[in-house]
Amino acid sequence: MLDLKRIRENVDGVIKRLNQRGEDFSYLHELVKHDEERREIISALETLKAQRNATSKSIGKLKREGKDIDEVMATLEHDKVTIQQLEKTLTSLENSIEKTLLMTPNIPHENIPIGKDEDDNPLIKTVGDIPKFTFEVKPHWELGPELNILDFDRATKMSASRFTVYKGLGARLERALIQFMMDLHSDTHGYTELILPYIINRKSMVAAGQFPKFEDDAFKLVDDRDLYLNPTAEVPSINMHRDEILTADQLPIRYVAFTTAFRQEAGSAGRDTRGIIRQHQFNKVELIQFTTPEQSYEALDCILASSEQVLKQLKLPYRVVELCSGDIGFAMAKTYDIEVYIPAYKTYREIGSISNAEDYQARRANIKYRPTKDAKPEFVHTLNGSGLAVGRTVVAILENYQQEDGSVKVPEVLIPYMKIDTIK
RNA sequence: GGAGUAGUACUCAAGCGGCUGAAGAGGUGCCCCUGCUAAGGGCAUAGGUCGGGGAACCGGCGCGAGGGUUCAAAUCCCUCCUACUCCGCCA
Repeated sequence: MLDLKRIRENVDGVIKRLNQRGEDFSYLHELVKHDEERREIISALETLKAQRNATSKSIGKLKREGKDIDEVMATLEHDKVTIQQLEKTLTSLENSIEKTLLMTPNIPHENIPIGKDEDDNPLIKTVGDIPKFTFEVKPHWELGPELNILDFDRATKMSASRFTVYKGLGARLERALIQFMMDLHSDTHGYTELILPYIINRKSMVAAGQFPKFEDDAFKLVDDRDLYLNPTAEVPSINMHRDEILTADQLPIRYVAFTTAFRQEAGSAGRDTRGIIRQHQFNKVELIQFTTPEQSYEALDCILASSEQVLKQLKLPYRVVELCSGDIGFAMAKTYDIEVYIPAYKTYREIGSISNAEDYQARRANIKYRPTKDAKPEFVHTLNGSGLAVGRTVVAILENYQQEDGSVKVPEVLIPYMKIDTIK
């Protein structure tokens, strides 16, 4: 959520920056008008309430003294109606302001590249060499069933499309990757492990910025408690500290969480229909940080480096792009995507996303910290990054490590977890 | 799933329509006495948020959350959430 004061003080500046996202945010002028009205009403209302409070108090005294109160009662009766009317107007103004703010995305960081869509995302770096195959490569959706480690048909039978059964060494590979990533981030990079609920309430979804705008992409439980399947560990993790005031020495807080993520993929019908690139259910290891505003961009680089470390150790070729203003996520001010090379596509595909939300989520989630012992609380900055998407890592390994005979070599760092060196 | 009980400030806890913007205790902070590994005394301690103001300050809201009754609610009514106890079931 954006700071209403910031919008009020510089609407045109805010709109100009938001418009870099490629939409029109001039509706914020109306928001400012509503805000002005709102403050006028508050002033009037508070004067009336102060009066009423004082008078009501005096009634208590008069009554105890046995004096007549009819006259005072009459004026109060009149004020009561006025107060009720003003309150009604105020509530509807506040609701409309709130609604607008919740639907307005974060302001892109001032230094991010301006662009329309993913084609305008500048390349930051490329790491590792694209493997040269002396035979025709197979896509993972062929390798998987042939090795008897992925089963698409049976998954559809027991569930629906976009679900997959991992079997034998496939299941082992998934589990090994999770273990490897969690160990790396907790032991080497200093993150605290979390195991989180997979069923999330609406408030948490709103706080993280998923709702109300992206409700269609969540799986809603048929339940009168308004609960949803976890779409990414970012959501429960950010909500760890919702409505809390942290102390400066608690920061930065670093969490690593493995969760299974569930997504409707509502806008993606027909895309990536083969294989496990785009599933309704997938595993992901996520890195989360809560920092002071001063430290957040340093933390962003730090998370990026930690995520890259996963691919470096797996010896998978990847590149890093920075998202341009038109491609950046709703709640984020700046984002890097890590893309891994996928031989079947002969291109790089997103395997992780590392973002700084600055104080956008912190405002929605009301997460503050006290810079010094007696200072006023300020909003923290929140960051999140994949470390990494496990299913897509499986794809990258199967395809990049495939051999001519259809077997797949196990990356060296996974051998201790897999306890074998070849999937065949 | 059935039957209860409870949610008040950092913590414990009193209050059950106006004198409570919240007694009391603990904790914490400052000060005094004393002087040696103890303790005694005094004072302070609602944070947060919103509105007004250059500021000191003033005001609104706040007793789990949201509604309602009333001139006035922590206190009465309704809905919800959470925790605990007992029974049943269960990994």
